[in-house]
Amino acid sequence: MAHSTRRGELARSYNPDAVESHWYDWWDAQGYFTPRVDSDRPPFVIVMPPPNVTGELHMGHALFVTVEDILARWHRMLGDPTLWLPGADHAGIAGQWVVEKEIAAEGFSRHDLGRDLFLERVWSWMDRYRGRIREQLRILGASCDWSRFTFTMDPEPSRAVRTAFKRLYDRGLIYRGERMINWCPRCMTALSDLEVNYDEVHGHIWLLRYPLADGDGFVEVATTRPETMLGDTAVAVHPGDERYTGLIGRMARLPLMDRPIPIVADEAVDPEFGSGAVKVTPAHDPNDFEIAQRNGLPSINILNNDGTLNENAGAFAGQSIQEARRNVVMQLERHGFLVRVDEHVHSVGHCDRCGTVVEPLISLQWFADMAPLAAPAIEVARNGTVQFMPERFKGIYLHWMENVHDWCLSRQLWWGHRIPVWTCSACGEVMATAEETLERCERCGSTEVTQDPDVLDTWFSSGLWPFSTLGWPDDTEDLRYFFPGSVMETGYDIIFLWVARMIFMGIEFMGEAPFSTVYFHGTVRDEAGQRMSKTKGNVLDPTRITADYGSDALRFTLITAGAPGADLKLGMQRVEANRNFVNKIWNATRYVLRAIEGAEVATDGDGSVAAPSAGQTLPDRWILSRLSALNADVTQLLEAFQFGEAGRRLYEFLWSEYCDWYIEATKVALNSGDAAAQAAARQTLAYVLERSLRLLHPVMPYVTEELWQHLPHAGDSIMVAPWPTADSAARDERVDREFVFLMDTVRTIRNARAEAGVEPARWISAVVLPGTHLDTLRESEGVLRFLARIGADRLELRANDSSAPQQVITLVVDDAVVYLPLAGLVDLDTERARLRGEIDQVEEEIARASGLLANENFVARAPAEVVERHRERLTAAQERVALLQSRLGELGG
RNA sequence: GGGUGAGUAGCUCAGUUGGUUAGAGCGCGCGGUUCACAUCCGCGAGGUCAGGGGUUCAAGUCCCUUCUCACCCACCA
Repeated sequence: MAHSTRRGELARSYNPDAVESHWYDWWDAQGYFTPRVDSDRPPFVIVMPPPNVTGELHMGHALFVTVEDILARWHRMLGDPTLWLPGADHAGIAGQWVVEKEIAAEGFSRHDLGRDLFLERVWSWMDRYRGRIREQLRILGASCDWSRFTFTMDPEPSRAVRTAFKRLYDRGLIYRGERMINWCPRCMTALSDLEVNYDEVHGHIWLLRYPLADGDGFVEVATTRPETMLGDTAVAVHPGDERYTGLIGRMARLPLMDRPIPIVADEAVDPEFGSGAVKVTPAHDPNDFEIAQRNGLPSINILNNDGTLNENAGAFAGQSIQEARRNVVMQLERHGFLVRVDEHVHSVGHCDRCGTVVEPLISLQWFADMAPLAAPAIEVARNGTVQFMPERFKGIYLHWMENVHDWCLSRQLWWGHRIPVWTCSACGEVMATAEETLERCERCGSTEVTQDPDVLDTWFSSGLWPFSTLGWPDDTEDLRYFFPGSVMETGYDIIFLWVARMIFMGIEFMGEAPFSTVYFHGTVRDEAGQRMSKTKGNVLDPTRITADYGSDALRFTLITAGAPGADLKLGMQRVEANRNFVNKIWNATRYVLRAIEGAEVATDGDGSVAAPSAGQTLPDRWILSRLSALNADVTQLLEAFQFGEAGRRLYEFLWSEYCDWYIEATKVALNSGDAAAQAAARQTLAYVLERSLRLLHPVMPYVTEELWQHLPHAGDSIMVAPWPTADSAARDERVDREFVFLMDTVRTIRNARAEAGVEPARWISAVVLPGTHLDTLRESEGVLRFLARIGADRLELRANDSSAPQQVITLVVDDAVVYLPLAGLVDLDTERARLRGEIDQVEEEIARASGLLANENFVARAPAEVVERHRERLTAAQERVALLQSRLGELGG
């Protein structure tokens, strides 16, 4: 498909629908998303955080797509072989959960189906949604390499998971043990610490009285969970607590269970809290578990996996925790063991996925030994091998890593990577393997081997993602070339769950961190600052917004609405404003196309619009100078990950400088009879627009491509056009200054016209004493007249010494004076008052500047250029005030 | 209990390394059918940068402190 300059008129306004899908399909078909391996050039690599295959894309996805796509497109234009690797995640518990809900609606449970049938259901669900994720990423414009799309449950990443497990197991870094873990009674699985959310709840604290077994008296203990007393195996006090020294070593009698339990001493008890004595339930409290270990206490598990009480709970067996709590309290009260109940606020853990209250309990699970894995992962953050953006997240990461606990890896689920551990029932050998199945025991050869029924935490495979997607454990070309990656871009909410795991897994298996920079984006919230959630019903669907306003407008909004690492509130009025910006660029292009229609536009050897070489007027030179500054700024901002600032800078340039001033100014040159000026204006219009579109392309891929195709250009697509380099020769401070003078003059006259109530359409006269701006005013007289609406032959440039006319408004711009003879509209008193107001303002400025300059310290210590700037400012202000005052004098003020 | 972020115009937010007179969008007021754009154009009003103290020639920006809000971490019986 050849794409030379597109012909035909552009519509009067931008319609994203007509443009977006066309270009995306074409880019994809052209193969632009797939990088070419070039051993002479280091690649730029981003591995996409794989969206969960559990539902629709939300705004968080739209945000990460925007940021990563900006980086990918920018680097591609820089000429870096750019790989942005997409994927999808099977999402462990969340994945199983959605399918369980689906079959529950049909009246089944997963157990009714059995493991194999259930997994078939999950797979068909996944296949259905996988395509949807792809579709939505495409709508957002994601320029990722679909040929490398990977799903975490695909055979290759699955083999990587088994391999990683086996290697860690063989190194002794994975072990199985009975430990206190978090148990979700609804999901019926163990959870890692990170999958538990603690929420403050208003509950109660019960003060109980346990009688001493060997004599009179009681010991009082406080608890927020009275039902756990059924599993108590001791009472603990602080060894230094004088109130209890006599009790240590004696026995208490556990109420309701009628069980003797020892009173032990342990440092972990806070004598200040409650009664200073603690009931010890080793099986259901992490603290108590440790106390029990130190004191050799037994532990009694009173819970079934579904959260009901088991036979160890005696009469309460079979009851739910809530029922048991009521009944236990009732019984305790009836028998006089309840001292009192107080209101109490404490935090309770809930399952991250289903919200059920999590039960701490002892269970046989697989764990990763974190200490050896964490040490080098701490080092790469400390020594800067991995950079954090914004940097404050480094501290958060380090704090977690330095205090990390062993990681509970096993989940009692069916959906996920099955733990590759097999047990021989003949000889009892336990073996890990990287193979999918194990036929016979490695020790005795028996075929009586069975695989562990559990699956791995979904984040285990996520930790391997930066290299499992590139072919690891095989030594592939992709792995050699694209690893380690460049930037990891993700949300700060998964810094521990994911980022930390990728870092230590990368170091463990690849010998180095899997990326050199990790950039965090914030959470997208609704207009009220609330987290978006389905239950709140405040979710803004990115595809809806895209359909209504276009992907470009949404993308631009997402990056300019916030700052790196900061949450952002998404308001529709902002999206609309940015849709208007897209439309503005669209119409600017319409103007340019009309201007160059039928005329020659010079191109470089490669076919792209050439910079103008002759005949430039002041506005031409000014916009070229501004473009050069823009180019340098945008490049620097992207390098610093300041995407929002880059976007705002482009907005400001295109709308306020290019459209509001430059395009308006070209209307004068284009309507003049000066062929050279016309040619320069056309050339400059096209050149600046074409370069700006390239600078804008990473942020707004669609509209920039569409418009670029209408302009003379080199190459097939803007997405593979080179990133422009700033033409430093075009920078001209004198030109900038003179054009600013021109703008100030226009603004000042417009302001005076508006204040005096001059009809906008009316052409007026002006007399100008040019001060030092004679050349500028001579050259740009036409521009000044056009923009300030001064009639032909009604602008008079006069020598500075001429006396002021009567019945005029006097304006001072820099060292120039403008008289507007507005017969009938000028009131002498009003004019005097206006001049006095001006003088007051300028005098304030003089006071500030001269104050600064009178300060010896300032003059001595501030940089010379700052001092110089203030000197100039003072001089200019003094001139202004002199001019204003003399005029006021003439008016008898 | 520790930690982080935020507090800037009526609203929503920018302001990366301290450097002229603090910006934008929306909203508001006044005025506009000029042949790119009413999804627009022109002009304007509006801020003690949460409070207090400090460092500095210079502070929205750095330090200390207080208040308010949000979030994170922690084995708060």
